[in-house]
Amino acid sequence: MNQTVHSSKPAAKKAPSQAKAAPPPAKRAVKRAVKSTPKPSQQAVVTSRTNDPERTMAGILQVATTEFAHKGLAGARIDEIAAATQTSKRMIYYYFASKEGLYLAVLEESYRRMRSIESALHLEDLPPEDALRRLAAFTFDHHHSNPDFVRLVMSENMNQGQYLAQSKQIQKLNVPAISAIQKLYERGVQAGLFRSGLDPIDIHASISALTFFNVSNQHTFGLIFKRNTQSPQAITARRDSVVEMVVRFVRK
Amino acid sequence: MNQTVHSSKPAAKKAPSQAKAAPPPAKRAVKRAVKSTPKPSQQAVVTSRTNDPERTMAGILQVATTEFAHKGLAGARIDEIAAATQTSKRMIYYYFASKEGLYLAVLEESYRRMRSIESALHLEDLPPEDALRRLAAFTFDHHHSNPDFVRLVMSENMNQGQYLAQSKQIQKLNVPAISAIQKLYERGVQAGLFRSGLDPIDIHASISALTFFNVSNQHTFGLIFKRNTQSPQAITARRDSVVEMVVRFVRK
DNA sequence: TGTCAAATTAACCATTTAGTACATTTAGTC
DNA sequence: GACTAAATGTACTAAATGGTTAATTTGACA
Repeated sequence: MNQTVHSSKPAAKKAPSQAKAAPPPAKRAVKRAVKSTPKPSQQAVVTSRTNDPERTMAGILQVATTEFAHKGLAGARIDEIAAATQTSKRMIYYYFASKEGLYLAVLEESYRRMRSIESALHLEDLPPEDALRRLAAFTFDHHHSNPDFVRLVMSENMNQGQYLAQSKQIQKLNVPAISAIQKLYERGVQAGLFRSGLDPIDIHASISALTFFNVSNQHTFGLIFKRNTQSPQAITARRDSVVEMVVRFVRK
Repeated sequence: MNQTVHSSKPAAKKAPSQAKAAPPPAKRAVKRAVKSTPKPSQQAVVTSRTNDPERTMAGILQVATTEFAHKGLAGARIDEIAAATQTSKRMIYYYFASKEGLYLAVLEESYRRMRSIESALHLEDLPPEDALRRLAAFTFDHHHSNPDFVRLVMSENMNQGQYLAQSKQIQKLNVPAISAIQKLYERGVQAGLFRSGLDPIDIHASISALTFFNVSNQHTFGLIFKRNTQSPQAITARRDSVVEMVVRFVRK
């Protein structure tokens, strides 16, 4: 918000993304491990520091993900993130330049991870309706077992998407679920099982809404209706209901 | 967070609720209006203050609702709320004791308002399916035209419902939509139009999910799919889709 | 019309918080 | 083994922020 000029700022920022994708990450870390083990005898002054950018950044990102997911951008505290890290606050600013920079990096990393998990789903071999059921159930479980991701998305919507809007990276990621829906839907229509004229993105919106809400609004919903929405039974029942709803929507 | 003891704290807190519900509210305000008009001539020193607790509280609540809805509890600033009000920061603490107290009051007021709007819907005279369509469409429009309420609920879920949990008041409010669904659903089953064995609250969850998401996740969804999800056409199409989905779910 | 509690104002404060200055160490390279 | 850029730690700072102190005014009522 203030106009302070960042003077000693390195070309970080893009580093986290590259670092986590390619093979190099473990390189120096391994080297260090090999190097530090040979001298277990002279541990008198163990003040020796070990440079390990990859690990430092990864560690910060991991802690920050939890913090931002739980408290949102405004509620998160850089000091608390730093304290939970094995490094110092200085490093956060060294690699991510600002609180917002860290938040964006967390957002990007989280979206990327989710997308890569989604893409592991193979529905080509299943009959259309089975494929749709599986996709819906998978998405449901996906959201249910990744509440931090759900909370980050909620948080970003509270921010009116202003940080996601800055990331061309995330926006360029394709959404595996969409092409999956499109393919199985077309197969279903061809087979005379699904009604025609539906929009894959609209179907995706419904699946997302039904599965996302179950996690995102669990607290208020549970309080208003005095229900434990997260018990194994409740979850199973809700998933079945969601899957049924989606199938009935496309079925002829 | 700190242990400071509130010494000069009046019995406010419950005042807002009572004040806005019953007839008395306008009493003093009117009196004041009558009293101030008769002397329009001697407006030399217009430093005269006017006591109007109702108006002061209502004004604070209104401004605070917008602020909390836009920035969440952590992101909201008491100073900004005070600045946007016609009164001072001191008054916020006088009536609501703390930032959290104000937040809770906003939450309560918002829920109460929403519930009262919901209860105005009369579906008894419509055939079951028409009633269901109307309920779903109404809920959709309801969320769409009250984004601040949606955002407050999002915010409270980010807080894991810890403030809603403190309000026995809100939790005791009945949810008009539930009994409405229950009645029309039973009628539909009786008429042989709806399949039996469904849970009204589950149906409500689905309607809420589909309509809430459309507002709550509009920003991230729009960015990921490069779609304007809020254009009149998009909204109409989405509403139709949601209504159709709900109806197909209960229909035999 | 004097009294007093309720309502309101303005200035002030302690703490938290994002961010930085500066010194130091590590490790790859010539 | 000297050189240097990258990486890291410590201590500090300015501004923002929730909350308070103390004094003043209003208006209902005896």
